[in-house]
Amino acid sequence: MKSKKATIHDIAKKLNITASTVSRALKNDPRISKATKKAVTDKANELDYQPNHIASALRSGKSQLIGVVVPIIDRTFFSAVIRGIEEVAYGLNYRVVVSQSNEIVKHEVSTINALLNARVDGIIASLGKNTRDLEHYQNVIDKGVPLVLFDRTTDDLLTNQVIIDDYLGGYMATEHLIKQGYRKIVHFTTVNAVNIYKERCRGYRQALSDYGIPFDEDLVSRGDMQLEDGIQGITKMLEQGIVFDAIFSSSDYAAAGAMQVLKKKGVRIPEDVGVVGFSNEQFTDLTDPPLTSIKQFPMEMGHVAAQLFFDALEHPNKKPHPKKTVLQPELIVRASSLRND
Amino acid sequence: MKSKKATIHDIAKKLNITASTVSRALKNDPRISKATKKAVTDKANELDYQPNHIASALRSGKSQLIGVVVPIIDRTFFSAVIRGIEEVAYGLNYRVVVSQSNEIVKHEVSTINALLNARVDGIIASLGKNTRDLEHYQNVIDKGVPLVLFDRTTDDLLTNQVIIDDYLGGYMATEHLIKQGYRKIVHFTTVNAVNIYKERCRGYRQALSDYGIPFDEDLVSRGDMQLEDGIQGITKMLEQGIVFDAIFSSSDYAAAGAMQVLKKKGVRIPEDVGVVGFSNEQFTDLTDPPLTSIKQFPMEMGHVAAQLFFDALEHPNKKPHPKKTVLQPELIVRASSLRND
DNA sequence: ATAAGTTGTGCAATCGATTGCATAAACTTG
DNA sequence: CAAGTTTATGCAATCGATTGCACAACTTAT
Repeated sequence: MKSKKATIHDIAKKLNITASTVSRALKNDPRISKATKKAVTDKANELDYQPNHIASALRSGKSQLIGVVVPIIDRTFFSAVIRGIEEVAYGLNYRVVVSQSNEIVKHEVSTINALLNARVDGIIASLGKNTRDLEHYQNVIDKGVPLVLFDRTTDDLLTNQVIIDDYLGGYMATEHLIKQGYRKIVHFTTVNAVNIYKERCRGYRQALSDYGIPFDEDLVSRGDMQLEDGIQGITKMLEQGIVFDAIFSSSDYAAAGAMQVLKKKGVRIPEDVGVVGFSNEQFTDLTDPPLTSIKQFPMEMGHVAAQLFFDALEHPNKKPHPKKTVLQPELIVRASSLRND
Repeated sequence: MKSKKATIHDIAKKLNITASTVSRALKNDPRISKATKKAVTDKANELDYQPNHIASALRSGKSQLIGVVVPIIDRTFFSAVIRGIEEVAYGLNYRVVVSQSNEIVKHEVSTINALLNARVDGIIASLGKNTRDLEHYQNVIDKGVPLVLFDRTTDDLLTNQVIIDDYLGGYMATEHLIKQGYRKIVHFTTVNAVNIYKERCRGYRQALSDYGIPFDEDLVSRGDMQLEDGIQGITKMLEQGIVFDAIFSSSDYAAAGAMQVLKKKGVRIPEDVGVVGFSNEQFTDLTDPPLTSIKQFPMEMGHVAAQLFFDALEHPNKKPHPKKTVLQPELIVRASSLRND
């Protein structure tokens, strides 16, 4: 069973024609006669011919690979985006190579370089939390390799982007709480200045302002957005005696952490405190009470990112205004913020 | 800024030597003099030479790619395994191509073929739920491409495997419930005959037997192990008036679903009913009460899988007894099963 | 019937790195 | 010092597909 793989030369030999003709026949080149094409494809099937992508990659300079770089793979959000990218890519006979930076800048740099090295045809990436220096991405652009950024992006690179309207998400979350009658709304956000969190915060402030509620810096807690940060953030507020009646957390994890603390203290959710998270993680259905959150449509984001990538691939040297696609988030109301007043 | 990439020929030309010498110098071939090696590496740095993997893949027949096939990427378990594989692979200068079958047999088949087609050096895979026919995997083996199966495996293929001791996991979970004083233990398992669920069930039955508790088929609920299946499974039992005081679910999701129903009915957890899940998903900390579960060490599983892969790579034609590595799971006790009696 | 165009294939170079074999130069050794 | 070794490098083919150019065989137009 270990027959060598058939090549176009094998096909050519059997048919007494040359490899070039076979190659053209398989690519449906108009210069080849119908009869020859049929003979070639028949013989190809007979020999179970599988084109060697590596050879054609070498010759054509195209690897049919897209490199995808994400901070971390085991978040519903990122893996769903990847799935979205894959769906589009596979349909166009491209493969996807996924790498994680694990939020470590050094990894991000080396992984980007490794991908360039592997001659991927382009890169789709989301920035790490701590990424300040963008040289490695600039390098990608300079080499003429198509680059698409999604979600955690930056405007400091002239390249295509897909983002969620995080501002709107923050606004919707906050407005929802206000309409439910909450007034003193805590906000969990990050210490670092990642675009998405800044935008969510901006939405929060705008909603407050629109409803005539003064912004209070004391109500803002800054952390790393993990479960633990939510626990500590809310604990500190309680200790400091800060009065609040709701939480809008830019992360579902931190929101869940805060809920745990509050419940342990006997604070009722949503009666005493309403809670809204962000991202609509899988577990938002499973907390008690279920957590209201902002849904982001990550699959669609993947689709769009891949689409932008293929667009860029088709117009290599043409670098007009990079496109920025903004997707709309959606508020998913669950019990954690539903006060029956 | 768009200078062509340097090749070994460029280096050779500049140094008045041939490409073969450059190639050997870079690979640290002992036949090349130290002086030449230094000159070559210096010049390589100067020109920012990056080896073209595609060219060497073509020549050597090695793509430096590992294909990984998983049923679904956005499960903590699978993404952690992938991360484990990546860690090992990257250290050895291999890249990982991840594909999802989405539990669809047709996708699994086509993705396997696509990977073979892309000339990956080997495949690491976990079977889809509904995969019965193993021809596509047999095909991989027949072509002499190293294959490692993990978690959802089969003994019908002569190839390396890494699995968790699911039997032990099932046993530990059940024994724990028994020791907490629960006697009538419901078990959630699958309809299909995937190895891991069968083993967990076997552990469940053995533990019952060891503690002198008769096995009762009425207490077994078979479904697809999603949240919804847990909801329906337990609802049906309640309707049928089946008496139980604990649940061991082979899936955290189904366990969470059951908890939701029980709480809504006013059943107290863990006082009235104890619950144990399986997989230690991220959300197990977040349910109310937190869910006791079986931890699987997926990163380590990834490490081992990659290790087995590289072993197989080094001994190509040598096919002795395929190795089967079994990892130990761990019981993580949380409030859902802690009855203070 | 001859010039001009069309059609279908073949030839050979190319992508970049690798490698078996050959060979020149330098070095040993009896 | 001749013969054998070792050392360092070059030559040229190879991996498999692609592609610009050439060209033979026909067809059409004048």
